[in-house]
Amino acid sequence: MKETLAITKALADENRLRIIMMVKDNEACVCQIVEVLGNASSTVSKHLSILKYAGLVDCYKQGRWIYYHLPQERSKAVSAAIRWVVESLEDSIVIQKDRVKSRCVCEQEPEELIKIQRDHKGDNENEKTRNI
Amino acid sequence: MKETLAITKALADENRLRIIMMVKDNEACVCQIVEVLGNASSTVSKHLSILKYAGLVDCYKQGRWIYYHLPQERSKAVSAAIRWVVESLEDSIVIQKDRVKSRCVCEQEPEELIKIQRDHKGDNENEKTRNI
DNA sequence: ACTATATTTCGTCAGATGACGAAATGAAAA
DNA sequence: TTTTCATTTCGTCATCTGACGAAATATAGT
Repeated sequence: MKETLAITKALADENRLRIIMMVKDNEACVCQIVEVLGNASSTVSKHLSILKYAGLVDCYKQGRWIYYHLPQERSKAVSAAIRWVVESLEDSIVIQKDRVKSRCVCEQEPEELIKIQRDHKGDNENEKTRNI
Repeated sequence: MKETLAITKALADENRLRIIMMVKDNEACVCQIVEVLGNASSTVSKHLSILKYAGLVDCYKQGRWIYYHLPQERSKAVSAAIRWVVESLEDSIVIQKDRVKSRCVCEQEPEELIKIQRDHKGDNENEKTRNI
């Protein structure tokens, strides 16, 4: 029950579902996820820790960046949960938009992205769809 | 996304998972569910409405009682979610205990059960495993 | 129609959750 | 070794959630 609940609670948030869909094909570092979701990095970090606790993502460090991806080793419950999420959200509008943005964001090396994020500090806070 | 989130939010609570596991093989009326979970009937009613909103249960009225069961018609997302929950919790201790209690509770007609619940009013509130 | 009663709705409260910015951490670069 | 900086942790706040009992609703049997 404990594992099952950890998984369902981790999945019960739109931002976390978006993260799963974002890293399912290509790993992404935190700053890339921050850019796509449009939340503060502290917020994204917390979401990632919840997903990781549930076993739904894993990460490794490379240089200054931490890359998140779906775990190689997955319990039966986790595999099935991930499969369910992916099938359920494949055609979601939100996810499609994220994919567009994600392609754009992940083309750039984190190094470049971070520079751009710095430049945008002070932009209108409500501007979620800023061009990069 | 809306449907997916409704489902994951509905599943992100232990009592609601227990309800799904309880009604998956045999329908149950509210008072039977109340007896097994040990919550107030208003609380259980709220849980049932959340499950119903997500399409995870359905109900019909018979006599004075409302019976809840898994829905006949299920969206792809709902079918897969229910399958996932059942597989994940089949061997859970909590669920096994519920099954024992459930067999005991559901042997009785709701009419009898309600009488017994009345008799137990005023029992120790913390006594969750009372004999019936 | 009236009464009894199974379930839901309402109002309220305590605790959980998600958001942010500031400060801490710790690994790489200088 | 010191500095830089990507990420996490901490502290705070507003909102959401789950719990309960009381009141409302609706149905069955008299």
